Amino acid sequence: MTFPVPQHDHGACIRSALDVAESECRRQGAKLTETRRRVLELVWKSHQPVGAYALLELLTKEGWSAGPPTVYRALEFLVRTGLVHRIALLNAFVGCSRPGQVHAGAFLLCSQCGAAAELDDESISHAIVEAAGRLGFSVGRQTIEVEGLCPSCREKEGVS
Amino acid sequence: MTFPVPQHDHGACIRSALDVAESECRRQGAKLTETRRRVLELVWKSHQPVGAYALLELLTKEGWSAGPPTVYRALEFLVRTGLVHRIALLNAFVGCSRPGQVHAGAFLLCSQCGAAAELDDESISHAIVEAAGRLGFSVGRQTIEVEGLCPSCREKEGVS
DNA sequence: GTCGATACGTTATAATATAACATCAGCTGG
DNA sequence: CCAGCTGATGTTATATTATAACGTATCGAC
Repeated sequence: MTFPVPQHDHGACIRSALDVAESECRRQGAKLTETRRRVLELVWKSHQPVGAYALLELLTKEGWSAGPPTVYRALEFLVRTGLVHRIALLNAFVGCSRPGQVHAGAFLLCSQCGAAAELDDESISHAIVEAAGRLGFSVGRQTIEVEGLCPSCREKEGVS
Repeated sequence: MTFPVPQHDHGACIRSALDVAESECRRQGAKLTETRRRVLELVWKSHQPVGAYALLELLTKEGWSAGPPTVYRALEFLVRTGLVHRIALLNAFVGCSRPGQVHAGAFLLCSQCGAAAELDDESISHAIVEAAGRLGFSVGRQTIEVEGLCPSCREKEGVS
């Protein structure tokens, strides 16, 4: 995944994410219920990390009768099945760009515009496992979140 | 920094951290006030990531009259001066093992016992800057947090 | 001495997350 | 069919983490 191009077909992008989610859940024997599906769609819709309470508000506006637990449970499911990542730095959630494949989601977060991109790079993860191994530490889940400036904001800021 | 050895001299360890903090603040022209110093000491005392409210409770027990803002302000100062790192995954704070040197604190967090170790490895950071650069992203602050099992917990769990 | 800057105390509240329990839908074995 | 189990959701309450806003104090520069 790279940074979203402004003129990309957002609708298709969401639909594709939902299709992938559908088949990924089938593969895992997990149930993608209406609530979960709706939350996933809203996560993708924003195309940026979204907070749980922002999602809650969106659901409420649609007439959904939901409290925080409903949203958090849906998010927990989506994270567990690998369809969504949680960004610890932002207390927010973002759609996973390649569910199904094992990977250690690494994220670039633009401090200017809030855009997020999921890195697809084995070398980072390898470096971590290596360094950890040297201390006798066995690696589980990795959280890699990098703040900085995305290409388009860098341009606007002037070359620095 | 490696994982703390059980029999290490904790007192000396804290004192040394405070000495380093003292000189580092002098170097930066920052004021290490009594509150800040006390918070830093408590952070080191636990030798594990500690939450802001846990620190607050410790301060209160000592007769300190402090509210959350006092603690958060002290922590913000300590993070800003590079004496303490914030662990986003845990909403907690831990003493920096090498203040003064520019580095991208990477942390190993044992999910079993809660121990934390700060990695000292350039290659991870390099891999990140490389991969980000390929997308035209300019890297600022890096958050690298790895959950897993520390050596001693691995032993207890049995070899896996 | 007073002005400005910085730190701290205090009260209130925002933002994020979970506990606990009731209900319901769907499935499974009899 | 239906009793009993499981997992998902609704609902209420509350825990946990973090900050806003404003007043007071301290200290150095001038």
